[in-house]
Amino acid sequence: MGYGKKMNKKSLRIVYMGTPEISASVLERLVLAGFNIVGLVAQKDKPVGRKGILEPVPTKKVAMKYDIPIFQPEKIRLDYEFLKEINPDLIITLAYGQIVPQGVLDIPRFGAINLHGSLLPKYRGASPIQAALINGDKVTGVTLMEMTAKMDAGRMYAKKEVEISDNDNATSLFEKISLAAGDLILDSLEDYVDGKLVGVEQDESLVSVCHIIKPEQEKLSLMMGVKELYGWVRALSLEPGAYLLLDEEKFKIFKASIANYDVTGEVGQIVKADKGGLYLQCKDGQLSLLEVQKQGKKRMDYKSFLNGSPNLLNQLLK
RNA sequence: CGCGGGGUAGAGCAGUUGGCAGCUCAUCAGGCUCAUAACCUGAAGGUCGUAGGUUCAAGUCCUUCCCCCGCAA
Repeated sequence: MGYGKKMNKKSLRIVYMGTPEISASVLERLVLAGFNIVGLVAQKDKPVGRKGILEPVPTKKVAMKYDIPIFQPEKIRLDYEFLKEINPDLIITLAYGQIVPQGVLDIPRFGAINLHGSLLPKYRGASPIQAALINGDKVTGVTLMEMTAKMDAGRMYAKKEVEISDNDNATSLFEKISLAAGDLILDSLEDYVDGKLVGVEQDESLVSVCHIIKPEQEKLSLMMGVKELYGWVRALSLEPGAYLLLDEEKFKIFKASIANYDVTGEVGQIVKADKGGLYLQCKDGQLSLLEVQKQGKKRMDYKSFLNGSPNLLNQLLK
């Protein structure tokens, strides 16, 4: 194994497109593996934190560290002339955050490839990692695929599976997926450029699509069953966090588990609040709340929360 | 000066109109129980975020600064 027998890593001009943390670590691994990253395209910096300080997006930090030229067009759809000047041989994308127009895909002679956080054709779209958690999947993965004008619909070149454990939440699964994405691209890139990866079309009959999660979906609905609630808690944890309302204030649930399928109280009622657990009655079972946070307070385990909230039993969440 | 909540024992909280600093959990010692996330008894553990001011007296009232959290962007 090893790179460089046919392909010359140094001479292959790669433009990397990506924005968040999951993408930043993959970029860094490509750099450290010796690939010639001639440019980063990322979303614009956004104000972060309470004070609204403008902070570089994660991929940008990596690019700055290795002196890679950075491009942050407002709309790649309208503004991609700069890419022609860079004249890349290949574009690699991972969670860039904008739809990339055909005009961009046509620039590099080896085309544009994308790393997608699911086993396609399952979960095309914006939130594949969360979708796997919401649906309670045991396995998900990363797919290396051809970029086409249609979102996540191109030929698939390689996949890598990732197991989802009971302890995983969005934060941990994002890390796993990021790691797997890095492994996958490093394992596949040489073969791709050498034309050894034929790729297979996606089976359109198996396609499913997941949409971007809207802020209002962070408020859990007690219309959902306990399994579904559990999935949403995991999918939204730790950032931004799923919540219900307690005393008209946000009550975030960062970690939970399914306690049982009993119904002993009203939906939304705290039916158990002692050292043995903090149980929320759902319509078809009870959710054990393990890590919570009330608005304005810190995140804490349920025992600590109970210490300071002695009258929680029988209260109603909504 | 975007809006709001908060900093009190290791953790989470209470502290009324200023008047001896408390509760729950954890910890330690002892007891009870076939047993326990149970129960009983006792102990240790605090410059009440910082700096200044008012007062006979400040956790509490006024001012400075620091830090944490929720929202907004």
